[in-house]
Amino acid sequence: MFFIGKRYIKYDILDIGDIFADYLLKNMMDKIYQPKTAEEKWYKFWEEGGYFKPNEKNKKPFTIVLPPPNANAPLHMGHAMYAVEDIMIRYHRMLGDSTLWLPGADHAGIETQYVFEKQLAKEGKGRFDFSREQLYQMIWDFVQQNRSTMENQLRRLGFSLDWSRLMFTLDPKIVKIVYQTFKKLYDEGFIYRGQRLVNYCTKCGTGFSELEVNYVERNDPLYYLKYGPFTIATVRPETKFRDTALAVNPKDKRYQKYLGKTLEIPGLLGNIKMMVIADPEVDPKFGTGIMKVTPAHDPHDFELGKKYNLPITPIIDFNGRMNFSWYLSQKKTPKKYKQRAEKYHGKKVAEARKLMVEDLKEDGLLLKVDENYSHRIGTCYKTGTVLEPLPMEQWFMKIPELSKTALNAINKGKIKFQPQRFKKTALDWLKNFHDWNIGRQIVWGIRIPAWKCQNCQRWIITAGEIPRDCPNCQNTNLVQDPDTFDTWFSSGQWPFATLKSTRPGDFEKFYPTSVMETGYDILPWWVCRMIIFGLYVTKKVPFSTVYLHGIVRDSKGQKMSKSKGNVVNPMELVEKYGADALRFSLIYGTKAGADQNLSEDKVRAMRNFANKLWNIARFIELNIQGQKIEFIESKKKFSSFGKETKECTWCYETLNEALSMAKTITKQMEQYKFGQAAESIYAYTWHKYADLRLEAAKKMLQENLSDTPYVRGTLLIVLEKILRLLHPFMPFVTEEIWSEMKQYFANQPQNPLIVESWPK
RNA sequence: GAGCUCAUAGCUCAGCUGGUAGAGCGUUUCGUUGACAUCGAAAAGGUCGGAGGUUCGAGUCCUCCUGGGCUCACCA
Repeated sequence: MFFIGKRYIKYDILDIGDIFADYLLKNMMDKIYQPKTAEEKWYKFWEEGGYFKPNEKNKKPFTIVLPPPNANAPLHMGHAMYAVEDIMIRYHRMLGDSTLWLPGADHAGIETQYVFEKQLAKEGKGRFDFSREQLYQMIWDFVQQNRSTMENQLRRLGFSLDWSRLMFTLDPKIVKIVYQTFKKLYDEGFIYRGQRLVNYCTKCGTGFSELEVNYVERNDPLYYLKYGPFTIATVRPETKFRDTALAVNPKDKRYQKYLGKTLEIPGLLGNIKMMVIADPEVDPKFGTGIMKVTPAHDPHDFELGKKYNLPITPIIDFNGRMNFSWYLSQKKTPKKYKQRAEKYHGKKVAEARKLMVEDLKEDGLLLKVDENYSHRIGTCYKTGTVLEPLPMEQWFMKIPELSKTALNAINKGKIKFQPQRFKKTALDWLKNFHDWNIGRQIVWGIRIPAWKCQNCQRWIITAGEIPRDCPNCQNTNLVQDPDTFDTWFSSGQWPFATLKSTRPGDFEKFYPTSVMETGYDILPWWVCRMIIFGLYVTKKVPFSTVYLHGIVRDSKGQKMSKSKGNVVNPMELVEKYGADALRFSLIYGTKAGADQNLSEDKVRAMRNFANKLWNIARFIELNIQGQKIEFIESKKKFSSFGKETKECTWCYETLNEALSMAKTITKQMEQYKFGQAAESIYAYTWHKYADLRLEAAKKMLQENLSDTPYVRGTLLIVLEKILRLLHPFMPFVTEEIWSEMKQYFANQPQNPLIVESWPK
């Protein structure tokens, strides 16, 4: 019997003789741990036994919603980092919380359609070879395949996800909630139609996302033009007819006298009136320090135009042709200019540019041409056509007012960040979060529930139902917006959308969730939006802690990418070394928010650790020799016993060491220092328990003194502690050893380790 | 240009609220007939990027510098 602090530990040795010895001979543990068979067996056991489901008897919830992996590709190493979540989940399950880890998959709109179209391209086909419905169905099938691969991979990593609550962003229930949110936002005035520049391919007839833009370095002539009293440089003289302003840096002394004035600038079609505005974003050192502003055809100018309320006046149409109708419809235009306008009208951009350059020369407005100007230009990844930034009508969500509540919640500490520095990042993003363009010109996604009345041109917004007629004019000719929601619009609602859809009562019990754990790279895109949506729809923060992990790079510190060919498939490492080893190597010695380089050496080292643990258990098994250990551990005080009652100093010290280790690790778990906790348990198990304690025990057992039963008992009890402490990190090997060892406990509950209690 | 971040043993990285440095891999030497060679024992190897400052005391806090990385914006 031992006193350690306020607790006392007592154990007796029961000799059960020959029966057990026989059993032992037949069932000796293998010399080397075989992860593959054990992992398959235990995952099946846990899943089929319902151990991943929250325990209904327990009241205190602990919830994590898995960041839904994109359903367009197998898992990559970043997904294996979700091991952090499994560690938290298993830890809390052992603490006795009602623990839910909710799995899901994201349809990942643009990205998935992009990946799919790349595949189509290999077969020589493209998105325009199919109808909207066909394309959608094809992507759907493609995604279903990927989903099942991905879900099985999550299983192989040992993630204790409650598969009975699996969700997909395109599940009808989720879609319905997304629609309801959109309707609510619209009704409350947070949704409006606005113009936005879209990278438009005039050949394909569609807009492209940033992802799809193929930037190429190209040489184009840079034209220096006489521009009233100034000189400006441009590669796109064809757009200057619709320049609306000139911008200079407010500190630029050269142009102070023009600020705020409206100048008459002679151009190819006569004088253009133009205001001179000051904007700090203009670089006075670039070129002449003057920038012409063409809001309709340049993304940067477009932003400036919005900032200063400049008119957006396109001169290029969606067919990529010049459109001068605005000029031709004017009366009283000089004949010369009118002829010019007629000449340009309807011409393609490149052709029109040539004509204009000639006319500029004629008018003496062309000062010089720099033929060696190199710049980056966006082209269509499919046809190579130069993309035109063109203004299109889009749905926008008003952000500033909504992000204020998010800022408040964070400032009040309702959401905490691990590591803390990301609090500042989140606040900065929320402060600068402009209105959000929530529509995308793709078919793969949730189609926006907006219909335009072809008679009165008004929009009708519903929560998903197809409207019969226009409430305004009763016309029945309604056309639905072809656009779909930005992926983040649906995934931003993920925490409450899922819990409201899984089963009745889930939302009430598990929302707000406990921790949101994800890569820091999607903090602004996803985490901030979830906070905004969560507060808007549920009036509660969606999670109370945000834990952000770093990016997993290759062994040389390079980002893994397919083009570099340095992608390490997590499943290959699982196959080779076991899921436990991979998980542990991703956690061991790392910290939140820091990138890490993953080397196979490290995974191998952790595989060795699992094997070491296995052999510790094997050693103990060999030495127990047909005995059962009965032990009672209690926190009760027994005042009549003093420290002097300890029979065996070695036993006392060994136990004491183990208990203080458990305390250290518990503390580290509570502080989200999983990397340190992993190091602690590794160092303790191998270099203290095995190298020192076990080696000493080996000698004591050989000498066979009167203490030996207690030595055996101590070894077993400490192993039992280690298994519990290590289980969240290495669930498979610990469960396997547990199943081997628990037979030696005479009075131990026969639960699988996954639902055993955490040692304190 | 702005924000963040890193610089610790040959390599990859830990090091919590400040008290004279740790792990894995690698290297060297020795060791194996019953827990484990996916092992054990031992060793070599660091003025903790540089310069100041706060302190009795700094890898750990502050300032500046140097050199990487990431994110965002932008390149008219």
